[in-house]
Amino acid sequence: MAASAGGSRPSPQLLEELSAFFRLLSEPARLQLLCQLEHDGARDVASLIEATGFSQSHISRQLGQLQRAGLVRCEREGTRLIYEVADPLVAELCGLVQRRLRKRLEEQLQQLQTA
Amino acid sequence: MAASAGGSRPSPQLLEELSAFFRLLSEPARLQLLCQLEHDGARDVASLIEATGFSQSHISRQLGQLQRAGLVRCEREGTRLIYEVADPLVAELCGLVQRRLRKRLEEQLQQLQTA
DNA sequence: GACCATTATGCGGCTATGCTCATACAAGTT
DNA sequence: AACTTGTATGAGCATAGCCGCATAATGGTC
Repeated sequence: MAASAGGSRPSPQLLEELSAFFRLLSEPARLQLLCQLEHDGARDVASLIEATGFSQSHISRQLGQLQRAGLVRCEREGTRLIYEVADPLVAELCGLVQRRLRKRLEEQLQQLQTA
Repeated sequence: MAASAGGSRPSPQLLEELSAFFRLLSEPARLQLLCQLEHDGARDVASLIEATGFSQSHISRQLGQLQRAGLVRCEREGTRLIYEVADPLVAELCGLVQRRLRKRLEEQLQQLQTA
């Protein structure tokens, strides 16, 4: 079972876009920025620099990527930019993956106890 | 609103594991293999080579990564190995992301029509 | 064991990208 | 306009990872 029940095989272009999206989340720095924003709601760049320890240019680049992907948006406040999460999807995905990681570890644990 | 409603900020280690997981999906080749298996149910390596056009060594490496992550499992059949998807999570994630990509394009389209 | 078929792996080239430094750009203040 | 603050960006280095070639390891057959 579950053999021919699989979903449609995505086109090359969709495959490229899907992987590009996941690539955004594949970098700890970007994921950390996203989670920080998710946690704090909205932060200016200075506080992100302080919270993460990354350089200003690095953060600017990463936020730029996230913004172009629509995962983050910003608005000016004086000379500063206030960033915030623009899409709840990332949190949802992280939750799903986290649960899966936990379940997998629990299974491995049981394997050891049983054996 | 939604300011302080964000989830817990993940630990550095969890961040690393999450990003490592997403990195697995960030490579078109791996994602293609996964989708192919998802679509066909279970295939041996030879048919994957034919379906994707990748070299044998490349496919072997990618499947190895996916297997170590528990996304794929295999069983022997003679000298051949039959691979199949071991976790429905990937398909779920791809579905979520795909819907999100589509919605985003629709929004951009409306922006153009309105403006 | 010798031989064949299938899969895994060491090695090396190549590309992509993270990351920093320096610098340009933007917005505000006086 | 000059100056200050805050952000983006070009250039360059270093590293990570894809990918193929050749080869080793594994499993089956005789």
